[in-house]
Amino acid sequence: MSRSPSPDREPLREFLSGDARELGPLLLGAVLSHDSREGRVSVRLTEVEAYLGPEDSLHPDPGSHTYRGPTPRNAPMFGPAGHLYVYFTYGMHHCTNIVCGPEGVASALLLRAGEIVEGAELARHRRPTSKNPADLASGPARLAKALGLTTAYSGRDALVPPFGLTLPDRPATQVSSGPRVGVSGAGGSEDYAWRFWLSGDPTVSRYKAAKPRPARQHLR
DNA sequence: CACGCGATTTGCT
DNA sequence: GCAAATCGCGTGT
Repeated sequence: MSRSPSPDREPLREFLSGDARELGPLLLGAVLSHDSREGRVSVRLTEVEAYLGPEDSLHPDPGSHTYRGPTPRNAPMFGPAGHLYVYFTYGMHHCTNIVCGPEGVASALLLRAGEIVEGAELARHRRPTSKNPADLASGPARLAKALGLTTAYSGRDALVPPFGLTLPDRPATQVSSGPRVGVSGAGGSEDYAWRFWLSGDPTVSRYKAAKPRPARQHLR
């Protein structure tokens, strides 16, 4: 019997078991793939946003879905790193997270934008309203749509087929950071500059990208 | 059990 | 520049 070679994913999973705020910049440039019956779409991540759980009392995160503890919906965020947390919002949109932190700790990165590097045709089919290729995944709900992700995939392991995650050869050097988008209250303030994006990348979501500032300016 | 709102996108003004 | 579309979840009665 031929045994299909399966890559050792545990080093990557352990890497992802770190703090989402530190992993955010390091995941920029990583490629997430999803194979479906329709074909394969791969996205190179250009914008992510960190969310924490109730464990971190130093940084209460009322903007996080896990702020009030585990629920059936947010359960994957408390699970092992490298899994997906997909949620439904505004009655019509899906958004995708990659779970970070050790099991039991609700840390995750919301995938806010990316560049389609494989399966652009299928991505266009899933997002017919997008005319510009750079807009295929320039927003969290757009990215989820382009990858064909719904809540049905929440909790699935992003490191195992039909998914796949590959880190960039080298960490990105030109990274910007800023306040999170759509989060009200303290969690959205300047003190929580947990949104990271590749500086000047055309696929970064338009919403607040107009006023980019170097990550440096946020370090006191 | 009823109510209010959101980690958004799109299209029209 | 702004409002509509639409429903699961958390909160409060």
